[in-house]
Amino acid sequence: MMPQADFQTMPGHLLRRAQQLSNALFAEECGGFDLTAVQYAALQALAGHDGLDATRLASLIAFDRSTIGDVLERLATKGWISRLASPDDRRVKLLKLAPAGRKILSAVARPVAIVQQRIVAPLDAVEREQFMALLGKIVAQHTQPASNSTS
Amino acid sequence: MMPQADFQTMPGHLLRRAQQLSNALFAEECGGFDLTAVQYAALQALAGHDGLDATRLASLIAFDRSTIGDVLERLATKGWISRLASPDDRRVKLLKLAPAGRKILSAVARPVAIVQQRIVAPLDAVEREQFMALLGKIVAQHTQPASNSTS
DNA sequence: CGTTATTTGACAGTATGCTGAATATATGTA
DNA sequence: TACATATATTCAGCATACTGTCAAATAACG
Repeated sequence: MMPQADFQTMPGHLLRRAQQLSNALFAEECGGFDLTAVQYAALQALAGHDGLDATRLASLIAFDRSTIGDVLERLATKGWISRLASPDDRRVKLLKLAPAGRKILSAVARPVAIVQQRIVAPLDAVEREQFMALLGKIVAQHTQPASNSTS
Repeated sequence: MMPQADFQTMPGHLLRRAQQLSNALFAEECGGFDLTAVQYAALQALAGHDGLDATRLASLIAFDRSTIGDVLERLATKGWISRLASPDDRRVKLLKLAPAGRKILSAVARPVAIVQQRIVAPLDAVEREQFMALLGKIVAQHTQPASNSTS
């Protein structure tokens, strides 16, 4: 008896819920800028690495390569980035943050910070520290599967 | 200097990555069953609440009301659930887990459990306990915003 | 130099996830 | 009963996500 498959307490379900909440908070705080969390990540990454190509940008922020194309398309349509063919390698298109994109980034800096605070607001300072460390550890370990001998 | 907007350590980004990893692990362990994590959640919920309607199912597993329709459509196509018009209220369609759906659920029980283990595998027993408690607290608090006076 | 392998971006197909509108049905009230 | 309101489902539209495929360009190799 008793369905031990209580998915309400499963890591997978809770992570999906947490991400859902995170996106909702982002939309609530930054929705007025016509900007999604994904688009913000792309812009922010470009701000620090101007002249990146799509493939490298994707791996930098852990985006699917097929997905990044559509995201960049929308960013380009809004005039926030520019895509110029590279003179060295005619396959790649170098991405650059446009002035409008830079403006948006600074405009949403505070709202984005608020979102991050609100996500972990249910936790006190100590818990927050713990949670971020553990979450970071999970992501890091799965990203760099250095010692995967047993599996 | 130093771009404090290091989104690699932001809760939002890490949660997105964690969910991404969770889904990838689910696909790796259960992909052979032609079943997604979302579809599993729906089936599992129906297993415990046979005769539920779509709206209540959605709120039970925190799905968007519009999204659940497509999911149920695919589950019905695969013959895993049945949708019968309610005699009491002709607007609602009562959902029932079909025998094939029940079979799938038991077939993926072990793979799903493995996925849950693998997600938090980078943590030791103590950390795992902490992490799940904190994650659960975040989700619970945001779900039931009882005392939101300060924000 | 030429064949092969790899890389890059584009595209098709499928599956969430959300907003908002449309439709049908119920319910409560005047 | 007539009307306003509330609810259940569906649908259109947009934005991720991922798999697989393709063509063009480049790199690697013999």
